[in-house]
Amino acid sequence: MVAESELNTGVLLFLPYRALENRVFAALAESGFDDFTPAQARVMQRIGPDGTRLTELAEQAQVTKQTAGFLVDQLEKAGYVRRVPDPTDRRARLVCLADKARAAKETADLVVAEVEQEWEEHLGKRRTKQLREALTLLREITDPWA
Amino acid sequence: MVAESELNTGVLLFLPYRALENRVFAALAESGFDDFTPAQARVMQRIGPDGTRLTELAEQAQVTKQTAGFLVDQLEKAGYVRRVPDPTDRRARLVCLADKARAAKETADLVVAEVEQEWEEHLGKRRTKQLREALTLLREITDPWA
DNA sequence: GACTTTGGTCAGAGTCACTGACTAGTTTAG
DNA sequence: CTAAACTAGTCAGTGACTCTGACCAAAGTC
Repeated sequence: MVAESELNTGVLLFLPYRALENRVFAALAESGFDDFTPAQARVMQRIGPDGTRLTELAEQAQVTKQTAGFLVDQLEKAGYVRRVPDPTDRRARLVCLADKARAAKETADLVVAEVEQEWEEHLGKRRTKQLREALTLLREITDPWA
Repeated sequence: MVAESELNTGVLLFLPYRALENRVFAALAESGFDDFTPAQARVMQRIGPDGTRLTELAEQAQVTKQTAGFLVDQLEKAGYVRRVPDPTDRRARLVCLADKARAAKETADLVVAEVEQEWEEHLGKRRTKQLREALTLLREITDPWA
């Protein structure tokens, strides 16, 4: 009914993003990682290798400190993260990934690679490269934490 | 800390999408359309010019009928949509856009065009074309309603 | 040492989304 | 043509997500 090219770029970006996310969650659930939610995952993704402060997670995930705290609480209960004192600031604590989270991340990374492979097969090598190039460039003006 | 190119394509897709969405919502709110939520907007977006059935909206927005019904209720109360009987099926009703929604859509479209213009300025004409081309192609394997 | 900023929590409320169970028209098989 | 199967939509209940506002404690500033 609507011509393909009429869709705005936002929708065009969102469609494959959601497809990828759905695939990853399905695979994770199949591997037994079914005890966390998308919202929790979005926070977990942002945790750096040396741990990250709650406030920083909140900013990057674009939620309030309270929300981030709530999600981290649940992740902690489920055994995906630990909170350790920040040696440089006694007010703060660092949220760190636990082994369980690293295992889940491995599974997720595998699926992402798989889907990216499928996309490349569909688009061809040249267009895939162009796509990533354009998106990376776009990040400069759309990602506050670039 | 992390090299740009290390980011997976999913994140790369999501970043500009969210940037665009944020811009649109900010502009809408500024124009007085601050009485609906992102979830409601996602449903409203899917309503066709001649109205669309609730069940169809639910499928396309990837939520249950109940959720879609809830969101449409709120949109109806806020005056964005009307429900009219479906002449071809007495069980069904068509959810139609009201004038208020059309006005909001106009504002939104303007902002989308503006942002797309900015993106094109940053990327250049060639890369923009390549981006849209790749995304449109990708839609074939990622959009169930393509 | 008082003042401001920053990291984080607690309490309460509203929104979003789901499952399950149900009513009421529509379509289909015998 | 009637019973069974399907489809459109609603109601009730629950859990998940997110927000605002108030607050405490440690750092940093003057």
